[in-house]
Amino acid sequence: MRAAGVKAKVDRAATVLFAAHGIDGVSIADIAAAAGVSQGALYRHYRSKVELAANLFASAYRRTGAELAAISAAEPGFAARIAAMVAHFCALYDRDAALFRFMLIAQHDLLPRIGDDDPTPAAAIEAAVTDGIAAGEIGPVDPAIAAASIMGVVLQTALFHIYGRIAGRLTARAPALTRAAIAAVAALALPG
Amino acid sequence: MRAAGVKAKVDRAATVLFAAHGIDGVSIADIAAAAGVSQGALYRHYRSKVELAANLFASAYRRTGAELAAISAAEPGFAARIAAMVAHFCALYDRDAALFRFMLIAQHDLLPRIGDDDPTPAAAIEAAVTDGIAAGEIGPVDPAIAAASIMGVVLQTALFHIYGRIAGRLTARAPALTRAAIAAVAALALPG
Amino acid sequence: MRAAGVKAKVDRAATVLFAAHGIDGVSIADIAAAAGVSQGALYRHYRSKVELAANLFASAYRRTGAELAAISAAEPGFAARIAAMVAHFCALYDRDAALFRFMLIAQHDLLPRIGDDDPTPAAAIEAAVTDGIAAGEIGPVDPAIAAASIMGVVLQTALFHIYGRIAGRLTARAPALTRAAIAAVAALALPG
Amino acid sequence: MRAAGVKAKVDRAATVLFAAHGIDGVSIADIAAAAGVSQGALYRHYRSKVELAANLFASAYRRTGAELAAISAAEPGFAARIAAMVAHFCALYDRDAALFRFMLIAQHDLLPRIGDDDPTPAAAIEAAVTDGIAAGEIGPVDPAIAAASIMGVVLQTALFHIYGRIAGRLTARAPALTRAAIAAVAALALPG
DNA sequence: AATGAATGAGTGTTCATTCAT
DNA sequence: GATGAATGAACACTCATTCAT
Repeated sequence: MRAAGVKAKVDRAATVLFAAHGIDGVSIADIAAAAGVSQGALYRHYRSKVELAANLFASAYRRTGAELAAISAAEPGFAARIAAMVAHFCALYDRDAALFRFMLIAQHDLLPRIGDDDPTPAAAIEAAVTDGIAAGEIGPVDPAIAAASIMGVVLQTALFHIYGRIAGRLTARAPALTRAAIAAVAALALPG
Repeated sequence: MRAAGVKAKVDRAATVLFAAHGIDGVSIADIAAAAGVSQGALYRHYRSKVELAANLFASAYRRTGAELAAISAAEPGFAARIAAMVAHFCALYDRDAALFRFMLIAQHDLLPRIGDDDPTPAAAIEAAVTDGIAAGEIGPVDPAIAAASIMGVVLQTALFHIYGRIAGRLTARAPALTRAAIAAVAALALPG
Repeated sequence: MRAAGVKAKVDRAATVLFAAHGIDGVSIADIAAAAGVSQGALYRHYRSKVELAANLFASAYRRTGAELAAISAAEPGFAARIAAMVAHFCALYDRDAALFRFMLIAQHDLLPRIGDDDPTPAAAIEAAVTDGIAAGEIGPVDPAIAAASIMGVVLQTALFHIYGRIAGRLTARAPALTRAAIAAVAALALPG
Repeated sequence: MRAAGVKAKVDRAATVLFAAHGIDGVSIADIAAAAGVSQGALYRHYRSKVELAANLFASAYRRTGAELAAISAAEPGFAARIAAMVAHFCALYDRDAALFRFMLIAQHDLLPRIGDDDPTPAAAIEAAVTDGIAAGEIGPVDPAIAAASIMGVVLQTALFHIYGRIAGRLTARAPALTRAAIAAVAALALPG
């Protein structure tokens, strides 16, 4: 059963190549060669290159969103939730930087294709903020701005790591990033 | 229509189109048509499409970095500097969202081409952090992480605006973002 | 029409077109159309137009050189060798004037790409001259000049045929051209 | 009067460049730059690139043909005429190898444009052969074949010089080449 | 089911020629 | 008269997609 792992091999090869060269910088021939399958075989799993990239992105994005939502729901309060989600982001990056980079790159093209009711990372974080406000743990603040600040602290740090401005495992930075994220939200809630 | 600022029209059209569709999503024909110029004329100013994109990016990136450095130098202390720089980012976005978006998108491809001694936004912010530490205004903190947090708060907010999660002028958010950025840095400096 | 000898059809069409209009006077579209093949299919066999022309030339040139060397080696003495090689040149021209013309035209561009240790027509003729000198069949003479004279007699006659100054099959002229070539070499060897 | 030498400079630059890279390998921009004139100025003297190349070729070709005819007419007999013409070829090559190479290269494209009643080198040589036959200096022979042999001996030697198989001034080879050319014609006239 | 040769529209780029200045 | 920026029709080449085997 040679075809057993075709899709998995294609997905992995495509993710790595997309992360390294961008979606348009990678040809179907490149992916097929890297995956060790024929070009035609690829079309048995995806109808087009765009669909491949979009599926890869949506799958990773939704999975990350769902994981964050689950992790958040398992924690008792706002601070614990942010800590858990920041730690999860860092672990994701450390475990699979290519996938992380792919998500950061591909969002510019593919984020519009994600449905509004899909579980996105931003939605998970926004929900934690909204809950925190309702619980009186943080002051009144625009949940979207708060979510942006939290994500920004983590993702820009990941970007700096990708660009070589920062070294070492991100997980080691998770506590500090958590403090920064929480402090940012608290400051946002102060009267301007 | 001769001698009517071909380069300026090309630069503008390319920036807008690159911001909207990505560099690879825009053809020379698209740019020439949008600029109201022949395709060949474009090659009198840039030797290739890559050079066009790279010049556009490097120019905008360096200019922004230099502006931030100048703005920062004109302010007395850390907090004032961050406030001024955050406000500048917001003003840039409000004035020319396409250019801002182009810079965010293109960095994945083109940042590696920027020389290390060029004035980058990240370097300007890092310098302010370093100065703040030296002046005792903020505790000891990895300047790169601090710069990432500051930029992350602002840039992710801009991204949320681009993606429609946030509305209104960013400039109105500048004070809140400034508070968030400064608080994030302060929190980073706390003992873990 | 798949798998129907694409390479052979491309080679033939390219040779004929190159011979008629020069390499730069023929586009990939011309070749593909004449071969009854898509433009893209051509690139499965050659990586570029230059490689197509160079391969065609090198292949024909080396084959001719090897044939001449073999023919020469099979003959007992200098005169017989020259006769056999001249006859071979004439037969080549009569059999495939386009290929012959292609070689004459393309040498200006492509001869520099032929390796020094490749079997060239000139080398085969020079070798026969060198052997003839060693055997005492002809007087001392610069082998390169002698080879030039021999080739000149034959190739310029072929050119005159191409330009319409001469008609009829060259093979019929082979004995006369052989006499001329041998006499030229003998005269070269006389004291100046 | 800056325009004084424009045409001369263009002609010279074009000849050298055409000889080195072939007609299609040289752009109008190349020629204008090498000649130190503007591209537009070039079109005041020639209506197109093709006309430039054709005029250059026709002019050089006709001049050479006329010179050969005059030189031949000044000599008393067949042998002296061939000697004079061969010496002239060698002198031309030694004096201006670029022009010579240009003629050899360009003939493939441009010879068909030369009128039949123009004074060509081939015609001058053929006339000398015809006269020699009429005068009984050489036996009956196809004048075109004889002319081809004479030209072949000289031109192929020049080609070998261009390709580096022969070194030194061709003029020093003129006596030997003359002997070879005359002997070749004599041998052609022998019964086959 | 899998292959990979073939397709053909599309790309970036060049360049002979024109013409406003 | 001279300039060189602008034009636009080519060109060589790429690549997502199809389909005969």
